[in-house]
Parts: sequence; C-alpha cells; structure tokens
Amino acid sequence: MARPPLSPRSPSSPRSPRMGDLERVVMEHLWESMAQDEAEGGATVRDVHAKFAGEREIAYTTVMTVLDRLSRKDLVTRVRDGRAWRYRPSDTREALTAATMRNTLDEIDVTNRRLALLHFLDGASSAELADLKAALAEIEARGS
Amino acid sequence: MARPPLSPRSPSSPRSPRMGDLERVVMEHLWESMAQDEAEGGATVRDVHAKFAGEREIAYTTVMTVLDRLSRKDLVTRVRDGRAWRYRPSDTREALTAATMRNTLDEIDVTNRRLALLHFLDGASSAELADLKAALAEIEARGS
DNA sequence: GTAGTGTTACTACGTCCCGTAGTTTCAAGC
DNA sequence: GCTTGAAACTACGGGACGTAGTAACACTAC
Repeated sequence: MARPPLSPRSPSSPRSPRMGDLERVVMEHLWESMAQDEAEGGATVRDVHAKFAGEREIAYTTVMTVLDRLSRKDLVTRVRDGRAWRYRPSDTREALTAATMRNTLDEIDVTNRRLALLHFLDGASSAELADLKAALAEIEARGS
Repeated sequence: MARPPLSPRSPSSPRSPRMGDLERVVMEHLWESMAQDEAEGGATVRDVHAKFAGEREIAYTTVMTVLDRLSRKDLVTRVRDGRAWRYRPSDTREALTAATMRNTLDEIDVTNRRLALLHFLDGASSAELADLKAALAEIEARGS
C-alpha cells in the first residue's frame, strides 16, 4: 500500500482536542471505513452504527450524537449525500497522533525540550528508534 | 547546570493522566519550586498558595484541594514535615511530557508508527530537529 | 488549661463534558 | 396522505474540576 504523501508543508495542522472513550472508538471506526471504502465519500451514521454490531450495544441516536459532537470539535467533517450526511475524519490517524505529540512537546519550555526528547527516546524500543531514524532521514532527504 | 542523569532504564514510567487547567498551573508552580529551592523537601500548601499572589485570586483551601487531587493521581508525592505536608512533583516536567508523548504514540498501530513520526517531524522546526538529533546521538552513545 | 493559630480533613456545589438515548420534525416514496 | 428513514432537538445521570466553606486537631502563648 503506497504511503499517502505528506501534505505540502503543514496543512494547517490538525487540532487535537480531548476525546472521550466512545468518541475515540467512533473515530477508530471512521478511520477504518476510510481505509476500506476508498470510493465512498465518508461513512453514514448507519455505517458507523453497523460497525458496533456484535461488539457493543449502542443506540443509533447515540452514534448520531457522538458524530455531531466530533464534528463540532472539527475532528470529523461531514458532507450531504441525499438526505443523509457522510462523515469522515478531518485528519488521518497518524496526523492527529503527530499533532497531539507536538502539542504536548510545545507545552514545555524550549530550553528543556532536548531533555524531554531524551526522556522520550529513553523509553523507546529499538524498533521505534529505527522508525524514527528512518523518518528523520526521509525528512532530511526532502531538503527544505 | 548539570543535567540530571536519566534514571537507569525506565523508572516505572510516569503515568500521564488528564489534568485540568488549574491542576496544570499548580504543577507548574511545584516544578518551579523544585528548581529554586533544591534544599527543601517540597513545597507546602502555603508555599504554593503564595505563588498565586498577584497572579490570580485563589483560596488557600482551593490549593489544598487541588494538591490533594494531584496526589490521588500520583502526579505529586507528599511527605510529612511537622504538622504540614510537603508536596513535590512525582516526575520532572520533561519526564511527564515524554511519557505523555509516548502514550500518544503507543495508541496507534505499530505499522503506522513510522508515518506518524514522519508527520511529527514534518511539523518540527529546524531547532527541534537539531535537539532531536542530539538526543538521538546521546542515546546511541550510551549503548545498550 | 484556655484561647488563639496554623494545618489538615471533610463536605459541598455549580459547571462542563460525555455516554446514552428518547422525542420531534422533515422530506421523500408509495 | 400515510409510512418511513434520517436528522435535529432535548434530556439526564455521572464524573472531573474549579472553587471554597466548615470542622477537627494539634501546638503555642499566656
């Protein structure tokens, strides 16, 4: 599977608001939907609700409410499709993860940033370090 | 100022629970206190309350409550000092930041981790990249 | 030993977020 | 027009947090 190109220089970096548990699960389902049906313009409430079948009992309207709240937070975007809406995540999972990490890092004073990064790397597995180095190399290869 | 050595391999990595705004400010004050009075075994409620003077009107008991909640979350540790308690952050700011970043990263699937890191680096300033590379070099120099 | 004073411990309350879902409205098809 | 699928609106209980008052308790100074 080809890696989607990173958008050309900071695509107005995604927000990363707090998310409740159910909200997170719904996002999960949405991301999954996106990966599966590339064609569709997003998942309907019905689609998302269906994904809960057998996994968790949840009312249709609950899914609606959650999706509504997620869209208020700009975590999902919706477009009309007939009389229904189609919901899609505003950002990829990876972009959101990265944004959250960035927000966390930006909270501390710049002078201590390196120490924080040191701690971060200290807890990293070697596989993670490898991933990081690869990513770093790729960024540098792209030049400025 | 000498950098404190990173604890010898994952010191039972710090939790990173959600924190309210006031809770964060109090943590901030505590960290600041630690940096200033190295000698003291922590800050008392009175100390922390004093730090709010001129910055924000807040009741003494409010500070107590907040510190109590923070200690329930294990974000701060307290020890008796006469009839008062002395509070100190359970972890350094940098360690907590790192732990939070790690938790965020660990939420996503390993297979997409590299992409997330790529996004993360994509939003980094060159100063940040430099810090990261320095930290990376240091980790590697330490060997396993 | 009695009255103050510093500290903690206990209790409380309003607000906001979130999980959860019922009820109402609206549009379209039959 | 009546049914039906979908959204819109409304609601409510629980938990976290900001906020702080009051009670209890121990030491200090008379």
